[in-house]
Amino acid sequence: MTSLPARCCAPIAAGRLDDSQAQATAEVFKALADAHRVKILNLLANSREPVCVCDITDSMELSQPTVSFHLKKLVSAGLLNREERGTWSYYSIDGDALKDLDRIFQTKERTRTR
Amino acid sequence: MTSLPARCCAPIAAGRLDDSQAQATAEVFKALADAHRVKILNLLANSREPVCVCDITDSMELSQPTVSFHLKKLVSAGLLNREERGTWSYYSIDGDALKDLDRIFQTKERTRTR
DNA sequence: ACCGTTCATCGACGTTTATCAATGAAAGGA
DNA sequence: TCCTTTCATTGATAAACGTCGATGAACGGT
Repeated sequence: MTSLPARCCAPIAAGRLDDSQAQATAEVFKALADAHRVKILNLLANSREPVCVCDITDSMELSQPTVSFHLKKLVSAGLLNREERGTWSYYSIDGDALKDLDRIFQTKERTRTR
Repeated sequence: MTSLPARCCAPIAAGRLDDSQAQATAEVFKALADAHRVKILNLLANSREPVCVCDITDSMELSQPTVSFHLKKLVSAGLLNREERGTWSYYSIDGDALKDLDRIFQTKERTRTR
């Protein structure tokens, strides 16, 4: 495991990945490898509007610093976007990232429409 | 995070998950949250035949116990199948698991054809 | 100019993880 | 019956991770 960064989400089942692709893929999965982060992603994936940290915190049984910690991981992985409005921070799903991810488990024999 | 086990792979963007679904989803991502395991999965997803531990080990820069450790995690997550042949163990992708996973990032507005 | 709210970061802590060398179990020859 | 090969498990260790309370920065209202 030596190579340098690659972009995420080459399909796993449609040809061999090199080390750097495997690494990039693992980074994204690491961001999702926690039930609290899955909940956050799910919350934001199902909300039309961006959501502030306070509301995310209210919806989880975690302290605010811990929520911020998880949010940071999700942003770093490219899954969320962060937007400041005055004292507030609003977070939202990155739709493009989601679209990329939606290709990752595709198998060779499969196609997709609209 | 209190609830009991659920089965994996409810779509993240098509409605809210309860705690146990989020937990189940995170478990699968945990199994994928390591570059070596992504490589193993990729190797097996692209090989027609099951592959023995020795050949998997040869293809990676890891000791055999460490490879077995990773294989165990992937089997526990339901992503791989294990099959014994004499002294050998052969591993292969679980096609159904892969199919389930392929739905996890689907968005509401999307359909799929073969 | 003050105060309250919102949020990120820091420091500390306990837990989980990845790794290897050593060991052990089971099968297949010679 | 012994030796070799294959693989899983164990024990040890270092690194990464999730969590919280405390702190501090920035904004907005009074």
